[in-house]
Amino acid sequence: MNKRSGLETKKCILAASMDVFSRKGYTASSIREIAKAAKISIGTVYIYFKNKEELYQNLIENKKQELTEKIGYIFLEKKSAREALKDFIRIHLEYAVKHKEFILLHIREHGFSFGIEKKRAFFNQQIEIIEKIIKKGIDSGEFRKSDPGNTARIIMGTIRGIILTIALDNVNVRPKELSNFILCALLKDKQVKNNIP
Amino acid sequence: MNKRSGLETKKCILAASMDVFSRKGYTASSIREIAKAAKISIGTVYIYFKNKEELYQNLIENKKQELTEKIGYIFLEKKSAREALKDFIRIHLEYAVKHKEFILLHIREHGFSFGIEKKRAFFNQQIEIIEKIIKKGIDSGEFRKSDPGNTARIIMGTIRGIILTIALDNVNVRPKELSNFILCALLKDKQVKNNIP
DNA sequence: GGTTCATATGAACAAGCGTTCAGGTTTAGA
DNA sequence: TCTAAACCTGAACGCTTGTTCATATGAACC
Repeated sequence: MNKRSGLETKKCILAASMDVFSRKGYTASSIREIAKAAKISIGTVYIYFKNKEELYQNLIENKKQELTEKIGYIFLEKKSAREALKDFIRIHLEYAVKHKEFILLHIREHGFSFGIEKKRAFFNQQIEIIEKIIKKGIDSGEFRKSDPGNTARIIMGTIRGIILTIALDNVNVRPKELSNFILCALLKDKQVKNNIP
Repeated sequence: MNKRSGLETKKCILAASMDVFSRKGYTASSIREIAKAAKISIGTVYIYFKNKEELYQNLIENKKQELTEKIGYIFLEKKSAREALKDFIRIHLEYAVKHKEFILLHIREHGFSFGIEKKRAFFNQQIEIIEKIIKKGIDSGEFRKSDPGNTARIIMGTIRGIILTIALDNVNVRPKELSNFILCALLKDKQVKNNIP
């Protein structure tokens, strides 16, 4: 037995379970494997987490908070709609690249019995942010007229799809490429550099 | 025991397993539950399928063939790049609406140990089709200049994201809305109706 | 030394899993 | 009515799972 501080062990378990969960998905991951990856015994996991579900929820909640906070800053600074949308896309994509594991964990168990409502709420919250940006852009004359709700839904869908591509296929899509593409569709005039990299 | 023809029973098992697999994912689905849903006994499943994995593979392969065939027709008819892309998007979205279960089945176990290479190949094949359409559009002067590969990847990512939204959140995105949005980004002039529904 | 307490262990348990197979039931033709 | 083939059954097997708990260990105090 290699004795550590409680906090250290807890972090170890969280890191190990992120690794195992995102490689195998929730159901196919066993506490035994997580314990092995964290180099502790099975029983120790249950000292720090009530059960498998609580461990999983803990993981999801921790990481989501990070992203939500970053997105929140977009509205603290006064920017053009165009810049705000660029930032929004950049933050989401950078986050996806940095936390591929977490994205995989989400995808693999989306639709799973627990946590799904929270995930949906987060998604809708993001759509609302985009909707606000689009409304602002239309009002200021930057963006062409459209139904902000529909357009926001499509843009968030697009971001989700690209994030999926990044996480699953390990392809790197630069935020700028995606921004350019989306801005081409939104801007009144073609004030955007060509998509050529 | 309600005796049926062998073929009928096999179809029953396939339908039931599609239901269970797409609701629960591969690992969390049990043969017992599939058998129950098909109203047969456990043993009968093993008469028609060697094991759980073969049953899953069978499901995937059957449905994918359908979609691939439909997409193939796009190039048999001579159309403008614009019309071809519209059709491409429409077919994918209609397919997603009609086969939500199948999409869920894919997503839930994407990254799973088996079948993943086939899925990736299909995705890349779709990207190539879009790339061809875009090249054609640029050559004919319909589309603005861009890097066809990058743009195709973004468009396919977009479609994937919207399909995800349709399947997971039960939201209906009309193909026309998505086509309009994407065409806005591609067309040289703004020859597209506003995104207003 | 002894005591205390947070930390860690892993055998044990019940439940569920995929899979098998000896045996049952139904259908169809003679 | 009998027979053969086709079809179906579910108890049983070996294995893995999440979870528990009596026990052991290490460090920090007196």
